[in-house]
Amino acid sequence: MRHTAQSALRLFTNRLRERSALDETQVAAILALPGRLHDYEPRIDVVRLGEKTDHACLIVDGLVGRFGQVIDGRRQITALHIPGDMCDLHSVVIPRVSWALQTLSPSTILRIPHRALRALARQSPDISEAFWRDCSVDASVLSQWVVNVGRRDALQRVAHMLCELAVRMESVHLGSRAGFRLEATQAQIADATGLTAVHVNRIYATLRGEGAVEIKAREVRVLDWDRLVEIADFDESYLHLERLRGRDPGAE
Amino acid sequence: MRHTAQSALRLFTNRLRERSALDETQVAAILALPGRLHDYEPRIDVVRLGEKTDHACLIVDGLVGRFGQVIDGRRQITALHIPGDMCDLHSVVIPRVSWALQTLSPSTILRIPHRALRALARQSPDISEAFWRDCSVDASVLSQWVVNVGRRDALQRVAHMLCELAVRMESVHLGSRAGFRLEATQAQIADATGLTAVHVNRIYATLRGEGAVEIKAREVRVLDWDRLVEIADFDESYLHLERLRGRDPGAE
DNA sequence: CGGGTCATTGACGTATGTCAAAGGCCGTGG
DNA sequence: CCACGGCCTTTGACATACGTCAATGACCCG
Repeated sequence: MRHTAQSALRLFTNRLRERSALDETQVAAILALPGRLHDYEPRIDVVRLGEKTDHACLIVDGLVGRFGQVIDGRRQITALHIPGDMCDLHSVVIPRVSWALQTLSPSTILRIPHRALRALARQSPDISEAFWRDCSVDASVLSQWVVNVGRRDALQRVAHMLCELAVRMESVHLGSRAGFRLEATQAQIADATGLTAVHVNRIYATLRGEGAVEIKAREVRVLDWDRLVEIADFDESYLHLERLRGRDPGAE
Repeated sequence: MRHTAQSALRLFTNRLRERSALDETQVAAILALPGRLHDYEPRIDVVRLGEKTDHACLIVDGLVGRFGQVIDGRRQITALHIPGDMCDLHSVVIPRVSWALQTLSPSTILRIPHRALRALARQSPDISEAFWRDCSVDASVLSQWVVNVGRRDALQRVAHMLCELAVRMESVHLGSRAGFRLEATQAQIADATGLTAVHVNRIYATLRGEGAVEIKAREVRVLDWDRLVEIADFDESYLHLERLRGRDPGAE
């Protein structure tokens, strides 16, 4: 799909409105944000480690990872970002970053100047709160990742990652919990789960053996969602995706 | 030290002003927040898992952990909070929490109604931004924990945790990187690092053997900070504690 | 003095890592 | 259209860091 800056921003307003009540004017203000679209090959650093940025990255298409650094060259992915995610919205308030952003698959990204985002936040308390909430959801996911990597065994970890991605992909209508495209190699899943590529491969085999999922090429097919959830000990509430019903979530 | 609500809030404004420029009026507005002080024994749930809260918790004294849940009873601490931390400030925008808050040592906490915090944020863009930034720093620490637990071995993990706590305790003038009180048992450090109590014990022994630290009773004495940092592969930039010098950090 | 929590230590088990080789898949260029 | 090279996946044999279990000792408080 060919994107314009505006259609890209629409993905972002959709994401925000999953959790925050925004009216027409506010949505329009966000859609009017300036930004430039960029296409990237896989394995390109979009933001380099330790850089000071002056723009935020809205993922429009593809899969992007946030990488932490360890001295000996091993890498840890601390977040996976799918279309609709403004993956470094927090850099608006902390411009010097302590991570790197790298494309995992061919991706297109809309770069939006901090200045514009910040101005918008300062001018509307509702938008400001929506941004704050979006960053807090990101943190909630990070907490869950700490639990995942810290206290679950390899099988649970990988299953949990698949569950999370399924639900998130479903929420942006790129597949469903019955199946979705997974543009990540086994080595990349390993970097996200704190495992090795070899072990991820064996876990995939186990999951197939359980009859829970089929993973072929870049496609995940979930054969038994309940089983997968059970294996993963997955509880999606941390994603905070319950649909708003016109109520004000801050006051919920 | 006996605290009043106001002296407790002073800890929080100090913390905010480490990273955000706030003027006198704004500080005064925060100091005027309502709130009630509570004392807790160790191992008390201050906020229960899955609860919907209507207040945020400012740690005034003691040590508090944020716990993630795993089905089989094993626990993972996803964040450690020291005095000055408003450990669930993000609950203002996400009131239904997906974690539990438990005291690790005798603690005193100021409970502040969401309503008041939210009103303040909506009325001042600077304060709103300071809150947003504070939550983003929290997320930055979480990222680092994912890296720690995902890609560092036990020795590095524990050393990293000690480095982080040393720097944070120093930043609130409760000790320094030469030594500080550590009100956590080995089992609790294990829950924070994704290890077992037995193994933490052995790692403590190794660190002592390296001549890097002495850990006695509830007291950590750092004998060789550079060595500890080297072992841990520690880079404190993720804590975002560089002092402001009157400049606006958003525009840095 | 006695009971509880915490720290320490040893013997042993195991999940996961490491190393290495082979096979599948796919795009590129001859 | 085939051959080649590159990346990814798969598999096996083996190594090891960390977990588990269990016992003992230290410390603290009632």
